[in-house]
Amino acid sequence: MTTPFTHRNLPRLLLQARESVMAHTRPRLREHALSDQQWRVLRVLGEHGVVETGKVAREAFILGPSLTGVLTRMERDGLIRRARDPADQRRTVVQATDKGMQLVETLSQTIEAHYAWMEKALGKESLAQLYELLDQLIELEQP
Amino acid sequence: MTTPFTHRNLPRLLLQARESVMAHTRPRLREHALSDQQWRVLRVLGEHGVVETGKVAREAFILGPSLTGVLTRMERDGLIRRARDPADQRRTVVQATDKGMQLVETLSQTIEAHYAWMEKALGKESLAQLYELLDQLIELEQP
DNA sequence: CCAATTCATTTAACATGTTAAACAATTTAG
DNA sequence: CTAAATTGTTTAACATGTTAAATGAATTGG
Repeated sequence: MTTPFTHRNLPRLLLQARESVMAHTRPRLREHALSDQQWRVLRVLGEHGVVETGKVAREAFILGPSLTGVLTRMERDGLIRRARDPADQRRTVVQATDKGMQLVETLSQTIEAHYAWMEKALGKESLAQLYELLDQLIELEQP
Repeated sequence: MTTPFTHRNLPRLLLQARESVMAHTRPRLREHALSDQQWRVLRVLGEHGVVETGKVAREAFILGPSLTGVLTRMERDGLIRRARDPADQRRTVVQATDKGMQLVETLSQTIEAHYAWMEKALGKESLAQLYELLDQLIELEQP
């Protein structure tokens, strides 16, 4: 039987590329006992301050039900605080604690250094081109 | 406080791009009650026939312990068969059943059509360039 | 004003991801 | 030839992903 696939495996390639990038960052996260997801949440909180969980979910690309557990553990570990939005009791708002903010400060420097290194290794233009192509791919209408 | 991030979020961008591609394929998989991972396994078996699980794990980009469960459920659902490698009793070899092969045939056509569509929408050269950039990113030595 | 919707989040149930440890079969060193 | 190390896979424990359903709060149509 002939192999029915004539193209590259794009989802796998994207997954592998992501792992390749994270292979650098992950050990730094683990040194501070952070999971990938916890770091994504902290990054959002570092950028936006007090955020409702719906926005955290969108920005950190985590589904609601997963986020519930992630936030529970982050609260347990003293990284964030949760509170009901007084204006709309359905909403929960989140913010980083001092401890959480500290980690954002520290780790963002490590990560920026990584980008600088990637720019040097890959070329600034290539990296920009990669961003551009990924944006295009994301914006494709589903047929 | 100033936002400490000056670059795009590459891991998130890659994750999002992957989701964007899978958004097209996933409904076709679900119609046949396949998870993403089960499809990755079937694809490997369609390409290589009888494969030891170590190779399945590498090719399908699934960690060993996850693969154990995935294969158990695929066997339960009649998609694959497992057997001990007689030459080396440590190894387990896997192959698709007729039912599994049937799915590979059917779904590979859907997926090839999707690639054809992406080539048209994005441009064949852009897609090739994306492959190239992802390959480069993957092959970067970790500093 | 209130019953019916809608909206934001959580719970539930199961599949997968992740790391460390266990286990069994094979290989290697002495 | 055998004790020790190595290899391939699984088990265990916990975190996350995924879909559907439940819960509780706000909005809306009559």
